[in-house]
Amino acid sequence: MVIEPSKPQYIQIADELRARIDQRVYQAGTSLPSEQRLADELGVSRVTVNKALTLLRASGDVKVRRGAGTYVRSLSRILRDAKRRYAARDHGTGAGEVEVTGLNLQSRTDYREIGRVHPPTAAAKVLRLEGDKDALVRRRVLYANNEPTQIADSYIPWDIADGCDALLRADAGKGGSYSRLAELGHGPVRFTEDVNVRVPDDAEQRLLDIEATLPVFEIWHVAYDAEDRPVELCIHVMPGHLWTLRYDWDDETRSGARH
Amino acid sequence: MVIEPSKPQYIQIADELRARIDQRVYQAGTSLPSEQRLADELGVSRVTVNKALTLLRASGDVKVRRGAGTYVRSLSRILRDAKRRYAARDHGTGAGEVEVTGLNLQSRTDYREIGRVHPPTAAAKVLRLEGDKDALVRRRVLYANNEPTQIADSYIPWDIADGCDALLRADAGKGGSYSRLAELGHGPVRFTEDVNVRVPDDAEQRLLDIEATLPVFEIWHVAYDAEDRPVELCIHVMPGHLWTLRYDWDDETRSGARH
DNA sequence: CAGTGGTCTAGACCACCAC
DNA sequence: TGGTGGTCTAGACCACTGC
Repeated sequence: MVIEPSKPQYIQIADELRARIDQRVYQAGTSLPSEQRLADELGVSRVTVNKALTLLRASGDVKVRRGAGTYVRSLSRILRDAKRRYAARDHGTGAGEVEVTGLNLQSRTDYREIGRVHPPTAAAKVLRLEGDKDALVRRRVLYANNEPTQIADSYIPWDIADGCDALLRADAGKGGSYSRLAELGHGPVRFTEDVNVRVPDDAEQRLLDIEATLPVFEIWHVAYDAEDRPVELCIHVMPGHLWTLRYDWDDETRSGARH
Repeated sequence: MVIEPSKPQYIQIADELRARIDQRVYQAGTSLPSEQRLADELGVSRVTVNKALTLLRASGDVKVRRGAGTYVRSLSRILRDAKRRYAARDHGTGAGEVEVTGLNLQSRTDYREIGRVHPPTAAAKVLRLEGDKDALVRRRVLYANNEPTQIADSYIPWDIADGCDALLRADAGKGGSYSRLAELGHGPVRFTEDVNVRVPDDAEQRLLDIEATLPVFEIWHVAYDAEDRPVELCIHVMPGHLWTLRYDWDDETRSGARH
């Protein structure tokens, strides 16, 4: 590796390490040499190596196991096709596990909380909950091969969910919660999603087992019923390096469009 | 500010600085105290303050002007509504400047390159260009109030674009390039977008005036004509903290769907 | 217990900015 | 020319891992 003075050393080192990962010098799932070894090999201080690794961690290329070493991630992104995932609900489980099981990965869902809550202001606004109206919340974390892939917190206006026991159970039954909403006369017919990127907060870092600099998608998924009333808001928080989001739509310029 | 031993100091400092920004102690557009001043005030070394600021930079809360100081960003996200931006093309300019002009921001587009090229492999694959077929490329950078907001590189199969002079000019004429494609018999009727997040490479950092740790959206927007042939691929690279992406669609489970 | 990464420091030199 | 952030170092102590 040639060190040129124009670029910061830690960036050159990051580039070099990325190249070695691409060339399988360091293979997926295995550990890199320790920071001290790399520092000795490259003739820099350990702090500089650490700073280079900070970049690789922010891009999701490596992951640190504390006390054990720095490991190469095996990162193949999961495709999340917005239309298909909800269309697939008639085939079995809810939308939550569609992508993962399709990739022959082992899927698991942990329910953190199911119950009646006073929703956050922004969520209440989206659901058009006036005053102090409550919502049913379903908080869960989804895993693929025991790696957390997303947090999904779902809110349903309480006056809609009220009386439907299935929605209070982890397994909401065949077709998932949307099928229950349909039975309650509020079947979703239209969806919107707002997508943002940001850094995770403390709780998200813990739940998703990621670091502060690894960006996450935050998706606000809203389902509307035939009367155009919002009947569910699901907030997804997903490590950005794990996912590709796909959307598709037809041109509405020529036909009569809603807008 | 209380320092508790359990959390790293640089994280506590980052939290404190974020709080001060939220409370307008440091106002948008103004500079923070220098790293040395903050270090003295908080009783830590300058390196520790610098590390805290690294976090604020990665989340887009502050921006460094080298030699001058660290400034609070005035960050209000721009809404990019996928359907509307393309539907709006009949009203005037192309889709590129829809969101920005709608916010009363001054919009500007710099064309970096317009010409015939051999497209990158992945782009050629999306456009189904066999062998060594060329494409027309239109590379541009868009600005709002002189701040770069996105890179947009558009590829059109050369055999479609061939002979249309307007597509070789910066101003592709009324309705933008999609109207030209329509005149050529390849008007787009369907779109797909694949959305990824990643860290920017060197060139993107320069063009967008952002740092290595600030994540970007990469959107592959593909337009299909009535025969379902891909007629344009536009690759957008956009600083993640500047944008909210919006998509909406109708449920297709009950009606006869394409899928 | 040895090895790993996490953090922090004091001091240093540099390029860049504004005056 | 003085102040700013960018970078780098050597050394230190810590918590955690795995043997």
